[in-house]
Amino acid sequence: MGITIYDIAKAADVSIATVSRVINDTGRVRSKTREKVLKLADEMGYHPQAFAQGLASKKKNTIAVVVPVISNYFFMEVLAGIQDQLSNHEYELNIINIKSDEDLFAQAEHLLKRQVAEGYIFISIHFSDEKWKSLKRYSKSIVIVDDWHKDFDSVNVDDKHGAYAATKHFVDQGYKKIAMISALENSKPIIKRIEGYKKALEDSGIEFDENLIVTGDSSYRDGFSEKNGYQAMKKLLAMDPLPDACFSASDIKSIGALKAMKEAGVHIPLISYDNLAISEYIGLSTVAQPMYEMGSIATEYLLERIDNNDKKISHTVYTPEIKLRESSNKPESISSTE
Amino acid sequence: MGITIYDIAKAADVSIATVSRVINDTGRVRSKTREKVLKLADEMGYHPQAFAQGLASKKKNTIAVVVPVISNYFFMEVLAGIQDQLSNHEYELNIINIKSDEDLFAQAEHLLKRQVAEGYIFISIHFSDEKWKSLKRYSKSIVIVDDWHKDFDSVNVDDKHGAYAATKHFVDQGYKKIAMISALENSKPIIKRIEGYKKALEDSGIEFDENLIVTGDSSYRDGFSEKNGYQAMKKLLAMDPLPDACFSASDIKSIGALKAMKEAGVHIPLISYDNLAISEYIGLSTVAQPMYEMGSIATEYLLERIDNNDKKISHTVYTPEIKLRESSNKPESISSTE
DNA sequence: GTATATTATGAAAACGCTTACATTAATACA
DNA sequence: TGTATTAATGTAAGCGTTTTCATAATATAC
Repeated sequence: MGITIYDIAKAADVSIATVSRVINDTGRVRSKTREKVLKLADEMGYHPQAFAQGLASKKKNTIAVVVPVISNYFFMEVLAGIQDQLSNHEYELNIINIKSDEDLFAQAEHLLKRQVAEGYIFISIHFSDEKWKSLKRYSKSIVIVDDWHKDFDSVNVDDKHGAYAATKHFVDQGYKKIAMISALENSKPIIKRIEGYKKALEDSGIEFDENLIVTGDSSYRDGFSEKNGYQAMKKLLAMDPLPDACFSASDIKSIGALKAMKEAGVHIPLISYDNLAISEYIGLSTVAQPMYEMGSIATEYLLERIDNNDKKISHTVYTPEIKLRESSNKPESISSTE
Repeated sequence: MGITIYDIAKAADVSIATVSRVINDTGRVRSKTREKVLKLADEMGYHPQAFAQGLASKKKNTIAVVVPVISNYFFMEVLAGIQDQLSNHEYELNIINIKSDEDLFAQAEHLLKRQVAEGYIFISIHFSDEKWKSLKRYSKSIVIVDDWHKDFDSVNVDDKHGAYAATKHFVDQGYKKIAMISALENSKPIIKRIEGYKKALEDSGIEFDENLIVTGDSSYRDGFSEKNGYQAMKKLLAMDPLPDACFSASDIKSIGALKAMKEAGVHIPLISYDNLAISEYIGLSTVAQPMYEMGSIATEYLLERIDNNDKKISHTVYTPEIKLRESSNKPESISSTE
């Protein structure tokens, strides 16, 4: 089928070892020979086959990024950081989508055992301490983004702090009835955000009312969807009196929430979470997660670890920054079509 | 390091051939033996190594999606379609990012020669007829999305028609000075959209003015960015008199354009192109490309072709549908913060 | 109970490469 | 010019599978 190293060796009248040395630039070979091989390889269109190389060298020139859903704006931004950081290196990027309706852990284990990559970045995949630990033996090169384990390099955002700041902002404005749009509570970040929200209320002497934490019914993508945000806001809008303000656990949901408010001709001051690229353009106040940087630094960690496994484990926790834009303003100062 | 087929064979006191047969469920093996092997494999945590399997079987259980930039909303939506379609099959998804500042073709060729995947979906990668043809020999299983070649299955949108419809809509509203926000003209879709725009003007007896086709200066992502759209709109806003309406070649640019208009306190009716998930939520009128479906059908084509290379070549051309929302309305009826 | 058909298993080659080690060729030095 | 070094190349094993073909075990027929 394709051209192999044997074809080149034969054509150049050398051994395959020499061809290999030339192609990989390892070991010494006479410059005349090198040129001959290179010329032939180019002419005949030879490229080493990835699978054969991987097997023989035990080096897969691939980094795998493991995510629960690929097509999600949050991952995209992180991915952009990974991609840019990786573009200076010779690795390929393999993005692996773990199916959320099956056993996540089994899938992760499977992946690692199959040894598809040189290193792995797990994004927003949450395992228990003990499960993470058990993955340790399959690969030394794993970086966790958006979850934490002491044995792995990790990159995180202080979610509790972010939620606290957003809620506190509303408290400082004098609002009392502050709602929260949440998501499925099976993820650590969401739990942390709820904690931050509660803490801010508590510190301000506002009694926590669990009815003020709502989520939509759509379970698509664990509730991280415009639709779910729309539904959640509908619930809030049905309250009497209306909430004074609302903290939303993700930008994507806020887009739906904004839509619901627009339709109802009502605006409840809203602060969201993420700071997607589009958020600025739609005037969404939000707690900014440095997603690009997270991807970028995770990649750095991974490359370092691949290079040297003795390197001590690094954890980065970003303190998110609150971006105040229009959506958190009082009703009077906000535009409305109605 | 890891558990290999030899370890299982030894433990089960059978040959590696038998283990292989059990694991892959190929060939017959006594049910007692099967159970023993299965049990051991499970206990010892055996998973065949991807690279060894790939080399031996010549089957890579991977589909590669090749894109110019991963983190772009358009690709994300297409990817969602691919991913969902693929989730019913046993393939892994390898997303490969071709660097746009290097020789695209060389990179594509390299990929194919390395035989990293069983089949390839090229999205928004544009080659000449002759170059596409030359790729044919490296893999039989290639599907092209957003470009066309007679020798490959392809999925497209009638860009000329879409642009025509958008422009015609403005003409029908009585607008005369209709601008267009373009992008780098090195992509076939952009060229087609410009053609459609021109044709609509021509058919309506409006003289084409090349100054009305603008683009921003930012070349980041070939001009497909909010920033570039923002810059482009700034140029239009500097015109006197202002354009009556504007057709924009992509939603992502329109987000920037809307921002520029909002800042200026002016609104020029705008119709855009793509229909990203967010577009509906920000009231962006747009020519809808069925991105999800495109990804989905491309995947179907690819799987069919992998299965049977004699299958006749399929081309799908979607006729895009124009979605009228608020952004195409006259200034009076549009909201503004100012 | 033996011959025959059938089923289960094993031995070994192959996949295309890397790499340790052995060998040969080239150069240095006396 | 001969020997010692060093550089260049080749040989062959190994990476972990799959798969063909041969063989052993079992079932079926008479």
